[in-house]
Amino acid sequence: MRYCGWVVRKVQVGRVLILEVSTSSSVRLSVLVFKPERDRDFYATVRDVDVGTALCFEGFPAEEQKSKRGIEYVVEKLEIYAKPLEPLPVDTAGKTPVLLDTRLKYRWLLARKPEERAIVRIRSGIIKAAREYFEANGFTEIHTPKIVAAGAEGGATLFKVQYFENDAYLSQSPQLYKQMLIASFEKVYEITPYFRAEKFNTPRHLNESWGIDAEQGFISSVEDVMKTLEELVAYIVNYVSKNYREELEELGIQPLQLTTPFKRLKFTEVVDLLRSEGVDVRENEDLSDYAERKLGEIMSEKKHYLYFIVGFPWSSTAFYYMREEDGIYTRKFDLDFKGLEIASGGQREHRYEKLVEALKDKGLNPENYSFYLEAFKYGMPPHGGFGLGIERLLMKILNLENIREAVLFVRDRTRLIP
RNA sequence: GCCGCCGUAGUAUAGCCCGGUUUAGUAUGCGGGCCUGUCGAGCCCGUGACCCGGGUUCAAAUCCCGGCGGCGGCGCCA
Repeated sequence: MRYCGWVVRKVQVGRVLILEVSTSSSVRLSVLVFKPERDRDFYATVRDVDVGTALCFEGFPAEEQKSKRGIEYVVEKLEIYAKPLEPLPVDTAGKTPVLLDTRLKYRWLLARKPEERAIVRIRSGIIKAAREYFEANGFTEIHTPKIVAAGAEGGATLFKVQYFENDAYLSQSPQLYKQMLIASFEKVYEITPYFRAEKFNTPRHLNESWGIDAEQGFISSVEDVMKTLEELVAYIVNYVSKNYREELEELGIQPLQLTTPFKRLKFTEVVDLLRSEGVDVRENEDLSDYAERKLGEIMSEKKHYLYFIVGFPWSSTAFYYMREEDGIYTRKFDLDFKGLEIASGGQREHRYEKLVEALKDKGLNPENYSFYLEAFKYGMPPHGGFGLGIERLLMKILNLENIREAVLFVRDRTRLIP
């Protein structure tokens, strides 16, 4: 077996040389042990190898596994591919601390460390699990445009781009497009970037983030959509727990086993609950971050780590959510994970006239949405869907303190490089 | 948009409040030496830093102003 990777640590004790190599085949380090009498052929070469060297080796696991840091190999063949020109700017052996800022600058290099590598691999696992779930459940993967015309959704502010002679924007959500496709597909999903031009600087916001979006038609109620979302999230989390044990262990995370259904809370119940705890909540607005976190604490005490909040007031939602008969509440829901909103969705308004009315009610001009509205003229079934934030989900699964840790190359208020 | 805190070697930090006692300390890295497999190895020697500009002062890493950069809180947002 041939393994390739980078030397993250080199130790010499007496005449024994030890190289710890980070390979992409595992988050566990490979420990290469060289003794002068046994490894005459490579000994001189290895003595010359610096931390950071890219190499491949062939060998077999040693009988005596003395190392506590990885799997020991007896090397039979060694190929050196590249040596570092300078000492590495950050410690890939995990001994010297590194600040988040520096960590983000050198993420591509630090990913040689087991912990950083583990985060990247688990993120990859989330995507893999999501695809598996959707493909097994009759969803078709779609791709909608990321360069869009104005007025996609209201809400978050958009990044402007010059599109030849027209102004255009980076898509903040595939919302309108995935809905339009319910005119021809029963179930669709998309794994996509979201671009949001909000000037936030918080541990839970990014200006470029990724989402898992789904939309399904022919539903009988918003429950159908919530069921898809909870099954998806449970599938992802359980998949990661099962298939990424080493990675989770490396990060010191206890694998989580989720069962469905998740707890459902009505928005009005949440308001009452929080008020009884002395939290100031407005009944016609979305919950504040503080209120969300507080609710997370209350729910965690009852062992409900994931829970839905259903029935947000119309005054706090986007125009496309279906309103209840009372006109006050909607079929919009959020899915929170330990006090953080990781997904939101709901049943949409599929009736053309009602949708036009809703746009007007929100002070939007239906003419600007004619491309979207037209999709509701020719047999649009009742439908709903959701958007699930990948970084937020990853953050919560891994107990990351800052959402920036969940992305390799961060785009936030001030970071455009690397 | 409003507000707060921070900015010292490659990395991470002490010193800053109370200016001079600092050739700016420590750890780690890096270079060299020692050590019969270390595992945050150890021991010895060496290396290297006060974000930028202006001001106050006999004297500024330390105080003041501005800029740039980082982190966070509120708002907004997923």
